[in-house]
Amino acid sequence: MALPRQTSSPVKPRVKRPTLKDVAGHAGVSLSTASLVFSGRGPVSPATADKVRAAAAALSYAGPDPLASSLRHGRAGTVAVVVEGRLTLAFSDPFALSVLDGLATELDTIPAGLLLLARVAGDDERLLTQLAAAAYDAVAFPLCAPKDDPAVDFLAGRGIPMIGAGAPVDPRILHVEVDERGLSAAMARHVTQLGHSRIGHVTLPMGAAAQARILCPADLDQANYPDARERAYGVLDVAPQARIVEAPDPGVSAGEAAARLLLDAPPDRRPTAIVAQSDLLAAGVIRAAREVGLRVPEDLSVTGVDGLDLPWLDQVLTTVVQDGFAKGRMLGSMIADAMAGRTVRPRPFPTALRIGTTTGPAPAG
Amino acid sequence: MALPRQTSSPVKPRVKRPTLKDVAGHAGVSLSTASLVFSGRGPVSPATADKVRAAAAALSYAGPDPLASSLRHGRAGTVAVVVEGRLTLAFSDPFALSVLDGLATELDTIPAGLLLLARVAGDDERLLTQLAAAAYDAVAFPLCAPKDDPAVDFLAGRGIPMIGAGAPVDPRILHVEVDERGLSAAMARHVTQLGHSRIGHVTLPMGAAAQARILCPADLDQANYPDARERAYGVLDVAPQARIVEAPDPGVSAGEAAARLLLDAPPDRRPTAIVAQSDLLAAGVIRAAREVGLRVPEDLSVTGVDGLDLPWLDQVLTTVVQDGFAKGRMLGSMIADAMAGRTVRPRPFPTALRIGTTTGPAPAG
DNA sequence: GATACTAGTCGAAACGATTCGACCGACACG
DNA sequence: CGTGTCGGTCGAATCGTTTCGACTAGTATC
Repeated sequence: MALPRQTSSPVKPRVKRPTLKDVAGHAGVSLSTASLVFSGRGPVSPATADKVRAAAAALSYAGPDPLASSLRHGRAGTVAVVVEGRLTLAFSDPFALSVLDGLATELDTIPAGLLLLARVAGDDERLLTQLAAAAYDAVAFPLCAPKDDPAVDFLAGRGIPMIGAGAPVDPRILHVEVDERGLSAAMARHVTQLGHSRIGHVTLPMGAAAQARILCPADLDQANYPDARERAYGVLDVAPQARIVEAPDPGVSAGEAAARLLLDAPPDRRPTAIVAQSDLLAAGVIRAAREVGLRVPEDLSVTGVDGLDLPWLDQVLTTVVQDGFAKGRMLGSMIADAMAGRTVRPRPFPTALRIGTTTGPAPAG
Repeated sequence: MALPRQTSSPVKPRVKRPTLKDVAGHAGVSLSTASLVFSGRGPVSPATADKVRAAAAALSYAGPDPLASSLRHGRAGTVAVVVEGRLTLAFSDPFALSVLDGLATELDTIPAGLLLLARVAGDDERLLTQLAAAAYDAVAFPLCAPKDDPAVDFLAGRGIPMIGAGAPVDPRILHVEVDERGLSAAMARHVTQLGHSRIGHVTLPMGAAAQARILCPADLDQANYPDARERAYGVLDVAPQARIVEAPDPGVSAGEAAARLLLDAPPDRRPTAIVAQSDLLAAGVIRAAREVGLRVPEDLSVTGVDGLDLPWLDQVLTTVVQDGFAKGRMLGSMIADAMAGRTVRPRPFPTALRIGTTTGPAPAG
């Protein structure tokens, strides 16, 4: 006799754990009373409470099943955090890490767990599957909210609140608002005021480019990541002639490779100032400059964004300082508000210019 | 008339979303058939399937509720990952990040989400609360399994499989086994063979020390983190006279501070070789050496562990190379096995010695 | 001593899905 | 024409909690 149907999988059913019902039975009380003991909600006499706790201990019952509990409550107790690309890359930037840290800190007080999801450019399907399979009460896009992502439609359909940081991109995502365009323009203005006119700009990744590449202004419209786009626009606002290069990832070497595209030019066409979209990229720019024998800031001025503490850099970057930890906390508290059903409105996030030792007057000539 | 009881919280009940039942009703089929359409499990005629999908679209039903689905299936679809300390610190080490990345990659294939939990030394309660509240099918201790943690008892009671990396610490945690003691001994042997006899050792944090401090061998017994302890033992196996200093965190500056405790000594008592427990710490040691005017490796040999790519270091570290990504993947596949009910046995993880430019013969005299 | 109230307990109805077994008609076969 | 098989559908039970309303006894109030 053949098997009626291939049984779905050879999964050994996890050994049966005791349930609240077992505990209640063992303690001689009703299921509901036992529940009250664990949730600590209703009035229970000390005597029964002890009985129930004793029964739990006897059966080694470790507390209510979070899944069942969540189903009943209608909240998962978890917040999904979507990061861009491979984890290694996404968090190689200490700034990203500090935002995540702030977010985690704030979520701790709700309390809510932190579900990490990666969004790899070009593979929308994967994120969507993960979003459909997992349980969470809200979603954070802590680094950069994506443009035209089907995930956003999906989440909106589910009624899940979404909180992002940076340049607003979709009305359904609430934002910790940073004036990306403005801060970038401020950096560009700083170097033009120092007399620079040949200006280069190194952007964060805008899509899924595998290597550094030169962009023309028209390319910016198709950028997937609004923050990178806005910062580029900011530079163009002040220096329309700026040459733009996109880094393939947020790492130092990517910045170096991108900078080389700008610096591999005859001296009279080479930029005398490079505005980078992050401190890590700026560090790469400085490395590239040294390799081709340029001094910073005498021959080349370099600026970043973030205000990282980079002890291995023997200079102080001119940069736009933003407190990543505070940004993460702000994200977290907006999520808390959304989860509590309070109305949340976008909040501005402050940044400050810091003049360091990597910018100086444009070289004569 | 007074309120009977303070209502628990002013939570506006999330707007009612359609359920599978609504969809079934709208499509004129039974609940079970509708379920079959979404799970794709049973035989359903194309016509009915279309009807159901149309109804779903009409009601903007975004698929089965993951919580309910998980409850029924008995699996959360999530793996908890416990990291040590603040996220910023835990992942400031690229090695930790690559392990996490490998783990995430492997979990993707199960598929399972990744629930990030922080374990701050000294606050067991917090982790325990989080573990009790969240739903997950397994727990990974990717960096270092803790010693005597109540969380381990709790999880064992729940019957949750636990997978760790590094030195085994509790029989209930399955391990990706690394011969921590052996690799550390190998490094110590390397420098002794080069003629060094005054050897210093910089360890990763063993507890919740706020700053770098000198340890005596007896202190090691109380170490919270077995990996750090085993590595220290490994050094002592070869060089019992080694002076040991504990870094307060895994960062470069911590290594620097720790090294200073060793190097602030008269030249004839100063170590001529420092074995550090990680590359990041070793980088700190090198920084400290430069500050006090010592050349590496002429005056001081330095070794690390991990085999990181540190482009900002202008030397090649002598170190023990381990592939963090592969380690993470191994963790992930063991977790997959455990979740599938297959028996999992500990697996050894290979490491390899790499001789770089930071070690050399002991200085004469 | 009747009435109102409270603390403590319990039964039953959700929460939103999955899945097993039963059922029904259509079709093939001897 | 009866029997067996199978594709397609459905009802009902189940997963493990939480919580609402009802019920009982005991105490306080007049």
